[in-house]
Amino acid sequence: MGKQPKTAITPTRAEDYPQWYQQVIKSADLAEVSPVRGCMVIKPWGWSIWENMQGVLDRMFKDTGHVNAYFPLFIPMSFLEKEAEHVEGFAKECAVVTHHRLEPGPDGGLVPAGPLEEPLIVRPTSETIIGSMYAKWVQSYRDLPIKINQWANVVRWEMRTRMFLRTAEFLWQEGHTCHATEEEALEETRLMLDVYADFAENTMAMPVIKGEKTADERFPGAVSTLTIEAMMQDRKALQAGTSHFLGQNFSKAQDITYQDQAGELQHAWTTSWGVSTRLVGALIMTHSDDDGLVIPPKLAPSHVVILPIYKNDEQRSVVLEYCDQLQKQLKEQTYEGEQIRVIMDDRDIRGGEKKWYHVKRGVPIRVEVGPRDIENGNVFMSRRDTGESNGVSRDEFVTQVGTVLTEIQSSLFDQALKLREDNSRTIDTLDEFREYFTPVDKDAPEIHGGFASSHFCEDAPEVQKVLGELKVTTRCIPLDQGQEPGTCIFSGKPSTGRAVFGKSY
RNA sequence: CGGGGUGUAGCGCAGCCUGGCUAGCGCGUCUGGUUUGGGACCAGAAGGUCGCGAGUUCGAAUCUCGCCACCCCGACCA
Repeated sequence: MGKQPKTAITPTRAEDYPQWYQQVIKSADLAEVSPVRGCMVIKPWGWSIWENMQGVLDRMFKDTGHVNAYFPLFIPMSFLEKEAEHVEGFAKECAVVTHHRLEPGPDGGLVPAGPLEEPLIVRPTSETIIGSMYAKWVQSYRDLPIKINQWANVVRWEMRTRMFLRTAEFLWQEGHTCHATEEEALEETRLMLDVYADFAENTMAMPVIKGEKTADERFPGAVSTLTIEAMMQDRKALQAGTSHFLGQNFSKAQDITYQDQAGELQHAWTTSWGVSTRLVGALIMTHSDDDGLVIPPKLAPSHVVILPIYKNDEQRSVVLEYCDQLQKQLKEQTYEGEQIRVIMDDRDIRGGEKKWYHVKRGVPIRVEVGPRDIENGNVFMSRRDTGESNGVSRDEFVTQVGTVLTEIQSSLFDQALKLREDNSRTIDTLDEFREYFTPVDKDAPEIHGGFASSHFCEDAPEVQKVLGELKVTTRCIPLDQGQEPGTCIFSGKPSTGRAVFGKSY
């Protein structure tokens, strides 16, 4: 055996964060680039994480009174044109379908034929097509509210793509609701933000800041956009979910009207909210380490992997039998009200290789079982998050496995929260702000301060200038912290509150 | 779309500047053997349109031009 690398992933996070990210995805077999530019293939292990996310979110949506439905992939181009800001926001990145047939071309290939009368766009989001249906469905105040969610793919022709974080096609859910009053729609917007924050923190073990976007970061066509912002391990911010209060902008553009109790015709109030497969990227960048992926137990496709260890056929049958029993016992245990997910890896490959395979894929708990363990009634357990491993009695392990998973889940959250807290600062002078966001090392520009909480005023031109220079953006105006008046650090003008600033994805 | 980089075996890379015989290396794979609480060791083997297309040349992985893809930085965004 040659010299061992210290870490399973090269380069390490400190050496080259973007490369590390790519390597984690590859090593954990989450996804691959596809033959189609900007699009990715999500492989079974990665898909399974997304599936688990969907499962939890879907339950949460239903618990808050939403139902699922499905609307078309294609949207008539004219629909997009109805809401002015919406057009401006999305027109640049739309894929357009102009033909409905292919015919043999002169060079033996195929050429598009049968031009469409009206081009179709591939949905970049579905406000317009869903709104057009809502306009038909809504007549009376008795028809409201409508609270529909759809799980779908969308296409945004991005210039620059990154696995999971930004791909031309991505998967998401989009909730679209329609209400009789402004208050109710605002409440919905806020409620769904809470659902997202709850999901991020309690399921993904990823702490987030809930806040409102400034005007320039707002969803095209929205009156206000609420967001959850998370800090990745390179201290950059990632927008992890958004909830939009659309006011009457879309209902006016699309004529979604109802008769109120007085018989008056009113425009409805709408919201929309979504999270995407980007969350898988967020998960990777929040928890993974230099040995590969780390998955919080609540989302892990497998909670426990059993690795049988044996030397010969005689031991093999004994060990496999024992592991089989162990697996059955473990499956009788529960975690978060569900059966523990256990896999046994009895592939005929060497133990070390097998171990690292599962380390890189982020299985929360590994159990190695060999003849000696069996003799002593033990198992050898390792935790993926801390790397600690020790022999414990089989019975103890079986009864404690749920508890250990709970510990891992909360320890991952604590660790992520600590990273954010250690890299967040309240800043009250422009000099300190500049210093904070100027990279220590020009060749590793990702090493910078983190989050800054500072007073600012939205309309001052100085703000954009400084932010542009430093490549910093306003992440959000936090909702949960009390806002006190102060002085804008950029312009010196009076400010009504602080915003969180950071470099972002 | 602008700047930079990369593209050579499944993966990671060397070779390119200063063109030259059958294009190498590490890991992995296959076969045989030795091992066995651990990403093993020895021997042998398989595996390559050197991203694609033109050009220069007696000869191109190597030089020139064009194109494509990916990565990083920017503009834009979930």
